[in-house]
Amino acid sequence: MDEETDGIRPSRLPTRELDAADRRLLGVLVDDATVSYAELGERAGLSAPAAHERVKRLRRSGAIRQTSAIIDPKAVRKPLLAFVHVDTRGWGKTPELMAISKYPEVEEIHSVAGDTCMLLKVRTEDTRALEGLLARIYEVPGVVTTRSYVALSTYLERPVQPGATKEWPAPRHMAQPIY
Amino acid sequence: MDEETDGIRPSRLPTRELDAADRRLLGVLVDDATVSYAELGERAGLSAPAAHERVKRLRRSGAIRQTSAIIDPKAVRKPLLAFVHVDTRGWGKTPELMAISKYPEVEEIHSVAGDTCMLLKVRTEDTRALEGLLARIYEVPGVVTTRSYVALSTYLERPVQPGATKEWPAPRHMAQPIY
DNA sequence: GCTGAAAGCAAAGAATA
DNA sequence: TATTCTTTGCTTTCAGC
Repeated sequence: MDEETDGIRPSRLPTRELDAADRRLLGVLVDDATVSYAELGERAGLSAPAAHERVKRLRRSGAIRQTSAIIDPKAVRKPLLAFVHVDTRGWGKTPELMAISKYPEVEEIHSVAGDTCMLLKVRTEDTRALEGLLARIYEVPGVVTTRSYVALSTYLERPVQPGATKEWPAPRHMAQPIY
Repeated sequence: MDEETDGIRPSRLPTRELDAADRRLLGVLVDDATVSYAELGERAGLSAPAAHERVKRLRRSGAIRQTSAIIDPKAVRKPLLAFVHVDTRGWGKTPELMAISKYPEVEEIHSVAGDTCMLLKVRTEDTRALEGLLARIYEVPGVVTTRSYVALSTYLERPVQPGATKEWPAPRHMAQPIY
């Protein structure tokens, strides 16, 4: 069903700007990617073939990275969510640290600006498993400290939204930046 | 294509434990939810109808929350990712704070344990838009401080993985917990 | 849970505006 | 460029085992 025929393309084409119809298509597909192209076109104000053609283009251009089933973490026994700040000696992004990507508990790895070097999002079965994961992280050369923020409740968690807030009326008390 | 016929069920059934075949199905669908049931069954070692039946069950039970298109943030002009720690006076989870859910820039809202109350994951077009969002957050009654961690690079970002690390061989220097 | 048949939908093309 | 129509092929779906 997918066109994974060529492994040649560098997977990111000269990304043209998305128009309003593309945004509407993305909005529907982010919400529910199981709709038929007929319904997709209907919801986005396009014919089925037009919708299909545009979605293929969105996939080829990389605007749609993938279509994925979103799993309930509790169903796969990972009820514990934590954000781990990792402080390192020297530059944080080492191959050794990246090796933790292989653990399915690790969902995100970012380097960040602020009072820490790296930021991880991890999901584990319980505090014991989190402790084990932290132990592994501490074994990585260069890792100095970690600070973990364990999620007590999650009130919102959703994929990247295509919509953008149109205008931010700057608070009146805020000075105007020159850039 | 979807069975959203009844709005009666509380959307979380007595979740039975997933077996190995369910895990395999989830593994395939997290990676690519566009596969046909024929191919899905093949990859998971099941016939197409069996795969279909199990996937329907996984959807009904809530183990599969939704099927979603994963969008490239850059394609929708949100290249700037930030994690915002919000400190509040009193209890953080107020309806006023939750109101920021309506901004598509806000992807996650968690209450956390640690030296902050709430943790947000937000994506904006640029630093100016982030500033505007922070200004909105500061306008929420009870918000005292925010600390933002702007992502410099993202090295890993993926959906909830069905797999679990089997055994964590506890480092030898670590004392055994009684629980 | 597997097999095999019927209905439905998707993918590709041609003609048109 | 988007639409409609058509056709081919595949997928889903439901029967029975």
